[in-house]
Amino acid sequence: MVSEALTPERILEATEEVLRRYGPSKATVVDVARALGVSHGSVYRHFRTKAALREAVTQRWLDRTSELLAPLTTERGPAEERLDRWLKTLFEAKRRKAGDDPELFATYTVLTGDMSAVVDGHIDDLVGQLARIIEDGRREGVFVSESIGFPSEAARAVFHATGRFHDPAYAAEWSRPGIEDDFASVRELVLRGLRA
Amino acid sequence: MVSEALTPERILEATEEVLRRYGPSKATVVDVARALGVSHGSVYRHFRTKAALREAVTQRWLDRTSELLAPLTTERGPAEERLDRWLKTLFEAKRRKAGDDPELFATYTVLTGDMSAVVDGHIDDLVGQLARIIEDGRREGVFVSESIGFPSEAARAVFHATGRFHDPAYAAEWSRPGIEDDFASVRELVLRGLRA
DNA sequence: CGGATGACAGATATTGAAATCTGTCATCCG
DNA sequence: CGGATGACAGATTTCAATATCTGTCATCCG
Repeated sequence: MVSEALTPERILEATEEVLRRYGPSKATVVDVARALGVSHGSVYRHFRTKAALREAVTQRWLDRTSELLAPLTTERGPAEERLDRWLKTLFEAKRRKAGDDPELFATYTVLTGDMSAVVDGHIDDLVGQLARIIEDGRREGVFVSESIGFPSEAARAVFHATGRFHDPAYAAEWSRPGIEDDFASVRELVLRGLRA
Repeated sequence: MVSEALTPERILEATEEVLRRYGPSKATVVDVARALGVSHGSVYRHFRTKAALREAVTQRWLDRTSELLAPLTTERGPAEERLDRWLKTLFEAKRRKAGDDPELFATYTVLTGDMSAVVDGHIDDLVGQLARIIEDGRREGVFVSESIGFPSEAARAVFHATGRFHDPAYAAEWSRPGIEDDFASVRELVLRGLRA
């Protein structure tokens, strides 16, 4: 055979490339097939619909962020510091994605807008990571244990309170001057709120 | 004369009505003039451009919220309680607007998207109100005075941390179950963060 | 036989000609 | 004379015809 076997992974790679080039409204399944040198029928063998293909490629994109952050939840060290670093790393990763490849970032922002289920799952992942760090902090005694419910509730609160610094809806603000100070203030406020 | 004199206020009233009916993309200056029974040239006597008309009507809409909240900043009583009430009142007002007249709310959400200057001014208004309450709290000794800078910085942090519960970008989430609990968690986190 | 193909029907998007809108201004009216 | 009008030019939007795309499936090929 002249090329590698047609796998879901290769299709997703090509899909991302086509999305980057044409954007979410003009990228078609035919384009993806053309990029791979196959007929569009072959793509439909691996993904039932165009929507399923888009979901898979979006999932993959979101998972890359989860995987980047996962190590920070199992590290040793003071929970407070790890939480702060987790938040900074998330913001830095998002901002880099938005800044380095604005077309692709805008594309995925549009795609996620049509996929609340995928996004909710991703948020659950991230909130779960936060909850683990907060739980460590409670065990260490540095984070409060009454007053704010389960770690998962506190984690949701932290995630929502810092939304401005990771939610794509705010991407335009991430390059404004003063955003670093704003982020530092919110982190300070949130960490103070968690402290015992 | 068969009708009242043509004033900016009457034009803004008609503009809002036309926006409600036709939405931001289809509402035209001609429609506004028609609603008032005048020629569109007369509208241009009071507003230099369509953009200026839209800015004015949006400003008016945002100001209604500022005016609703202003009384809470001058009331007497514990600052902590007033801050909590201010946040709840803001959320309740936004949610009511979004729920009672979704068309108009969606319309204004689109309009504000093209008017960062007007929006920034509105945010400055609201942050200023928050700063006044926080300053009262510091004077009372219930809010922390070091560690988070000026009241205006703390106020910005509080405003951003609660964005999910007043930013129109999140309007779709305001009717989800559990939003009340999420809001209560974030308020608790933020208030704990401010406490001395 | 398992996987790839491309013709096809119905749904969606593109295009360019016609209609409407924005903003100006000479003219009109009370 | 101050304010309202509507004709007008250029910009923008609409609409319907045309082209492309999605998803299926009978057929083909190694």
